[in-house]
Amino acid sequence: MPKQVDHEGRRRRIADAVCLLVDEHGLEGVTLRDVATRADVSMGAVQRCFRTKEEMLRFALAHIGERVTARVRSRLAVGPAPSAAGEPGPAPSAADELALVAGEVALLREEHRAEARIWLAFVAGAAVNPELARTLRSSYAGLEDLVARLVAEASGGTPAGRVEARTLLALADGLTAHVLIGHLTEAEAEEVLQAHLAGLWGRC
Amino acid sequence: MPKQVDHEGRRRRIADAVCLLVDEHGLEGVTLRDVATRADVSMGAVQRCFRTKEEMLRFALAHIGERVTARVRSRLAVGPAPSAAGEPGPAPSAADELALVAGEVALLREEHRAEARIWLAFVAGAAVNPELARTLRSSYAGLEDLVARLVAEASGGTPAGRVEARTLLALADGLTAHVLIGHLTEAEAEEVLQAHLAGLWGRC
DNA sequence: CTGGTTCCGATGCGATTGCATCGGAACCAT
DNA sequence: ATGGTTCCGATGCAATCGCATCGGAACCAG
Repeated sequence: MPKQVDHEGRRRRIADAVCLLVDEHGLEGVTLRDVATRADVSMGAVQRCFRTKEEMLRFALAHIGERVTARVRSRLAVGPAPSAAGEPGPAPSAADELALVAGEVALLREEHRAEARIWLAFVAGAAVNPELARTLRSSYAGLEDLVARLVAEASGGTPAGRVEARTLLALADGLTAHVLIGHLTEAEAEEVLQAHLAGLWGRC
Repeated sequence: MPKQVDHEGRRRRIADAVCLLVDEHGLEGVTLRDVATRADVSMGAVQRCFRTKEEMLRFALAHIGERVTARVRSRLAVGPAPSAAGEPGPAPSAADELALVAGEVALLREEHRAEARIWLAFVAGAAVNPELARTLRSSYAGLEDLVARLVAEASGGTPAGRVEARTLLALADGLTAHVLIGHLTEAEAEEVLQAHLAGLWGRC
């Protein structure tokens, strides 16, 4: 066997570099040369990992999509972090879990600002690029299923909570965008989100 | 006086060409040459109207922002179009007006798909370009004020309805994006929006 | 050590980009 | 007509782009 390298690992590293650049200058600010520099590899290596720039962007989108989804799920598995050690209730209520997930899907906090910018850039790109749209849809489908399940749990036994899940997801994305362009502050967006969730319980 | 031309008119024409290109290929698909071709003027004319490409994009954003805002306002002034000639109630209720405006702000219908793509592209651009963000914010401020006023009217006498207006605006933008990338169909998004509005009345 | 295979850094290429430049067309007061 | 302005189409230019190419380094079975 001849020389071998960790292709998958390298692809992820390059994807991280792509995300960095997208965060800074948007999708149009991504060039093969800059990616290679940020990933600390040569252009040749990048070209070997991805046959075309399009393919690289698609991989990067799937990459960050998985990252966000995984974080949401893990947050859910761990349970309400802000609650103290002692368990006041019988178990974390589905309502609490939903609020937690919603707060995680909406990338409002400063620490997730970069991820939010990357996400928004890819969403806009997907609007004019069917391939990116395909990749993006699968991430959204996963998130919607997750949220819908939580809504169903939280609201007793209503059918499925599809509409509520879609409302929550769209609201989260809209708020994220509005924070990014400075129309809302992080606190204002948080307030809107919490108010919506409160209204959701009031109706079930 | 030497030769004179309708500068403002030409700028608008160029802005329309920019919007056409943004709709087709996103912000990165806008080149001075293509703009000149689509606007049926020479590159020199474009360069005379706008000192730089940035300035041209900014103007185009303000242009379409005014177009959307104006349409929402005019729709409001005319009153509920779908209602028949005979006036059943005393006057179009604020609730009806709000539903109308919401349906107009969320660019869901096929006929507004292009405007939606353009809007989304600029929102994403504004996330990495402070100047575009400034321009975009003024449009959002106007829309939010309009919606907030309607919400306040519709809900009797609650303070101002800021939170509800922001919720509605963010939800509309999120739904628009989700339709554009094909995660939701136009009908599904419409359903979500109507359900949200229904819930809004139930709580006032 | 050697041969065969995989990998990649460097370089080149054609196309395209935003912008600067400038000679002359277009226009109007005189 | 004519002179003085304003305007713009054509062209040039340096920079940058994605991608193709290729000689040699890196590596392992034999």
